[in-house]
Amino acid sequence: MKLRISEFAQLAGVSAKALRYYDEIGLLSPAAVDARSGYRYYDTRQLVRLNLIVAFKDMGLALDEIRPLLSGSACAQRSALEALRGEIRTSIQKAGQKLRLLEAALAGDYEFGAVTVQTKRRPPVRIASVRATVDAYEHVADMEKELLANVPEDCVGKLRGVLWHRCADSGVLEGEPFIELTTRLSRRSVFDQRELPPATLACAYAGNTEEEAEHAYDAIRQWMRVQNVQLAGPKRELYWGELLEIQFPVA
Amino acid sequence: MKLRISEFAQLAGVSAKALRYYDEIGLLSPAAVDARSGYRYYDTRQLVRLNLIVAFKDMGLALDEIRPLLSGSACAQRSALEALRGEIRTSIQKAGQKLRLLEAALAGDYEFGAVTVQTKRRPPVRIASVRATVDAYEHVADMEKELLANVPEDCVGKLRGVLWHRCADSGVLEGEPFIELTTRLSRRSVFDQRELPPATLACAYAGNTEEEAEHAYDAIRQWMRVQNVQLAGPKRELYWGELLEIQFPVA
DNA sequence: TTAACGGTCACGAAGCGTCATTGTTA
DNA sequence: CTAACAATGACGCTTCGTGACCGTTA
Repeated sequence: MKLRISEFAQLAGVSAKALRYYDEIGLLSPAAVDARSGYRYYDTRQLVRLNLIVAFKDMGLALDEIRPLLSGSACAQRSALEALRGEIRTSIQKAGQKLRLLEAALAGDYEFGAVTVQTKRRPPVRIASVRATVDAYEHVADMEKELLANVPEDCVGKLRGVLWHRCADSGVLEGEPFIELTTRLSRRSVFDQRELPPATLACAYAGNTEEEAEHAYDAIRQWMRVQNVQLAGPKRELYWGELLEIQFPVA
Repeated sequence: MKLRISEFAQLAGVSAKALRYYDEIGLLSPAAVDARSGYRYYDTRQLVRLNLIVAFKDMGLALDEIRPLLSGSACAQRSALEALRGEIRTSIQKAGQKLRLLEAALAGDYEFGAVTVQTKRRPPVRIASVRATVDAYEHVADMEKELLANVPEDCVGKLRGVLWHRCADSGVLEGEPFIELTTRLSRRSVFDQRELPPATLACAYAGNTEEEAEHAYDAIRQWMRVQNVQLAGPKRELYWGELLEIQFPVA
């Protein structure tokens, strides 16, 4: 039974434009085309194919992926659908993660700007550093100054900060101020030369007040709880001028 | 602290292209632009804003939706995120539905072509019909012929089929063959004139063998179980030449 | 003749990725 | 001087929706 394009479209529940597009990309060609007028005529039996196309599309397949399936064996279709099932499952997982993150963010009552946490991958960086156990934060500042004074200016990069091997809540304060080196220095000095290992880091930002830094720390800890990841190495504090970036290496 | 575009991009974990795009759409402009070279220079403090942008984007917001949020109050941000939470929840629901459908399709062992079920919305249609309780399918075919013979040819549309008010599994077979009318007929005859009510229909196709029709019926029933919807009216069988379309009205 | 359809362009959308070409910086 | 980096601009991707403009059919 022959139908014009919009009749056929209505029956199948798609638009005539979509049908023209399917024709154009060779997914579903009309049963007949009037040579003079160019009118497309469809056969009702094509509803089966179109229905299958729409079903596959609704399940999340791209049109390009559907084409080979239509001519493929039932077995090929089955395995494609199984793959799709896997994708949908993981997408549900990820959406669940996002949801938990969102709920965690809504549960907190800080400014969102300070509280947003992100993961980043960081390459290894050559650094100069001094590591020591101290009993007050101010000592760390002194160590930083000493470090800066001992490294030739033309060798320092933009990265600088502190690695915290142990922090106040463990009863001991062990820090390691560092600055990036752009060239290898041969002579030994008061500082060590080593590589900051590559890592995946959960990061948040803070201004230069204690309070903001505390909020950022809280935010990252909460994020790690929600994501269920573990700390994997010394925490990092990076100085970006006025801005403090706090990074927790995670597994 | 000033950074060039790719340094800034690396720090934030986005691409330089993305930054240029954000500049272009006014989402994040560099702190300074060299008037002569056009070079963009970013300030590390802008990491906070960029981080927030990325976080919102990762949560599924469009860039256009993010812009007003950045300058909005914490309260506005909160309510936007709550709305987003709702969307994510429903998207998870829908993905779960799709998953169950997919699994149902995989569990069956028919050809997918015959087994795919779709819902469609159908407008009301004026029909001529005869309704009767019969004890064999063949009688329905007779009724159809009689109906066709009694309606003037120039008034019939393309739609024709049977409404099943009760079918074999209820012990009684009550059918109502019908054909679409394109014009209102004044004279009364052996047939009734009425409107097929508008409906939402779960549909599948079959060839003209009993077996295929049975498969299609099974597929729709399975679909309704998975979707957890109820039958809402007489089932419809539509004749499209060689093709049989089976429709279950659903709530 | 008119109204309802059909045809073919062409543009738009979201968020950049990917060249190609040319200028800048260290 | 050269290598790395930056800028602009154009096109691409995906799946059609939305006209514009013009021919066909009943």
